[in-house]
Amino acid sequence: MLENNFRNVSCSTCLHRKDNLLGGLIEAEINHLEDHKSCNYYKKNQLLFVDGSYPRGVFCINEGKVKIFKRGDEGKEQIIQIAKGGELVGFRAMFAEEAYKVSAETLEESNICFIRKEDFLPMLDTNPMLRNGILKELSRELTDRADFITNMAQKSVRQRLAISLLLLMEVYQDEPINLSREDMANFVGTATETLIRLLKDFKEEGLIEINTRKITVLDPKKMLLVSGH
Amino acid sequence: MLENNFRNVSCSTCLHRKDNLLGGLIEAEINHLEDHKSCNYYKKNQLLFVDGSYPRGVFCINEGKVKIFKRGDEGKEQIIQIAKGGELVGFRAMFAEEAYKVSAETLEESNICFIRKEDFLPMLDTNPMLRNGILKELSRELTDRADFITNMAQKSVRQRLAISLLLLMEVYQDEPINLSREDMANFVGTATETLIRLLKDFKEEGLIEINTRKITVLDPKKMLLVSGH
DNA sequence: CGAATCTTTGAAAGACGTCAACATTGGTGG
DNA sequence: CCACCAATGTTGACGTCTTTCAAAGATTCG
Repeated sequence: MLENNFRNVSCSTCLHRKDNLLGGLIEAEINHLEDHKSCNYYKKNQLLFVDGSYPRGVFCINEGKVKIFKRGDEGKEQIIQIAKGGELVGFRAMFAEEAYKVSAETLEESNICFIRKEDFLPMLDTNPMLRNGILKELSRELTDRADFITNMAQKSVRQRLAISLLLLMEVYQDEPINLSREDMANFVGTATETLIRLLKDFKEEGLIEINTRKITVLDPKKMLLVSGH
Repeated sequence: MLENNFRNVSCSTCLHRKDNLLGGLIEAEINHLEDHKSCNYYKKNQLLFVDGSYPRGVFCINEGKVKIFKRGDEGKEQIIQIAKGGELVGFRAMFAEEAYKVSAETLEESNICFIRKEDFLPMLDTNPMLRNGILKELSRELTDRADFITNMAQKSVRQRLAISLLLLMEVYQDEPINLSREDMANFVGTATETLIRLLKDFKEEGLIEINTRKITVLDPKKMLLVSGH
C-alpha cells in the first residue's frame, strides 16, 4: 500500500528528475527546490486543480497517475492526457499566468510534490536548459494533440480504442491497464457501452485479456494493425 | 489583385508586428530582422512546408491565409488551424529543433515574410519579452487544441460546423468565408457530402448566406445556440 | 452482508459515411 | 470572347456504426 510507503521525496536523489524538465538544474537550484517544495500523499480520485482556478505552482508526480481532462458543454469529461510518475503537471497555466483550462485528478493513490511558482519561475531567467526543455515539452504536447485531433476526426471508435490501448500500455508500462470503463471511454471519446462492446470484441479476437477492470494487451503488433496506423 | 500589390514589407512599419510575437522586439532587433528577412509572394495552394521536412526558420504572414494540416493514415487532410495576416507559422518545429509534424499551404494568394532561424533563435536568449510571448502563444495553442479534441469527441457534426463557422468568421473578419467545401469538411472533420447537406440546412434556417463558395454568417447568436456552447 | 457503484447486455433509432450519378464552375487555349 | 474540360460541388439512396435508454448482473467497500 502506497500510504505506508509515503515519504518526503528528495529532489537530489529523485530518479525521475533526470528524465524530465528538471534534468538540467544545477546543484544550487536543486537544493533550493529541495528546501522549498512540499510533498503530498493523494488518495484515488482527488483533484489537483480544476478548470478556472489559478495556478500557484506546478505538480511533479513522484508516484501514481493523474488524468488531465476537460468537461464538454454537457458536463461529460474528455480526457486529454494521462500523466504518470516523473511527469510535471499544470505547468502550462503557470507559464501563461492564466487560469487552468483543464482539470487534473488522481487515478490511483499517488505521491505528488508541489513547487510554488515563486520558486520555479525565476529559474526560467537563469537556466537556458530549463527554458529549452519547456519549449520542447510544450512542442511535444502540441504535436500529440494534433495527432489526437486527427485521430478523433478520421478514425472509427474501434481504431481509436486500439490506439488508446497502445498509448495506455506506455503509461502503465509492465502493469496491466487499470482504468474505469467510464474513464477509458472518456479517453477514447465514446459512450461507455460502446467501449465495453468493443473490449469484448478485442478479447474474443485474442487481442487483450480482461481481469475485471484490469486489461492486458496480448498482441501489440496486431493491435497496431487494428488501429490502422 | 495581390500580385500587383506585392511589396517588400518593412518590419519597422508593419502593423501586424505590434499584435504578434514580435511586438516586444527592441529597435536594434527590428532593424536586424528588417535587413535579414525575405519577403515572398505566394499563389493560392502553394506549400510553405511539409510534414517531415526540417525548418530553416519561421514564416510571418503579412497578407493572406494559410492552412495548417496533417494527413491521416488514409491520406485525408485534417486542418488543425487556419492562420491569417499577422500570424507566425511554423515556429513550433523551429523551437523544438525537429522536423515539421504538420504541413502548411496557402489558401489564397499571400505575401509572407521568412525569418531564418539563425536570425530568430538568438533573440530568445536576449529578449525575455519574446520568450514570454512564445510561452504564452504555445500555451494558447495547447488550450485551443484541448477544446478542439473535446469538441471532436462530444459534438455532432452539425454542432461542429456551427463552431467552425464561428471560428472562421474571426479568421475572415468582415469578408465572407471563402474555403473549398473539401477544406471546410477537413476542418470540421466530416465528409464533404455531409458538410454540403448541413450547409444547406443552415441556409434554409436563415443562419447563413451562400454565394457559390462564399459563406456569410447572418445570425452569429443563433449559430452559437446551434453549436451547443 | 448490503447498499452503492460500476459493468454488461439488448433493442431500437438516428446520424453519418460511402458510392454513384449529375450539375455547376472556373480557368485555359483556340 | 467563347467553348470546352477538368475540377469542384450537389443530390439521392443505402448501409452501418454508434448512441441512447432501460434493465439486469457484478464488484467493491463500509
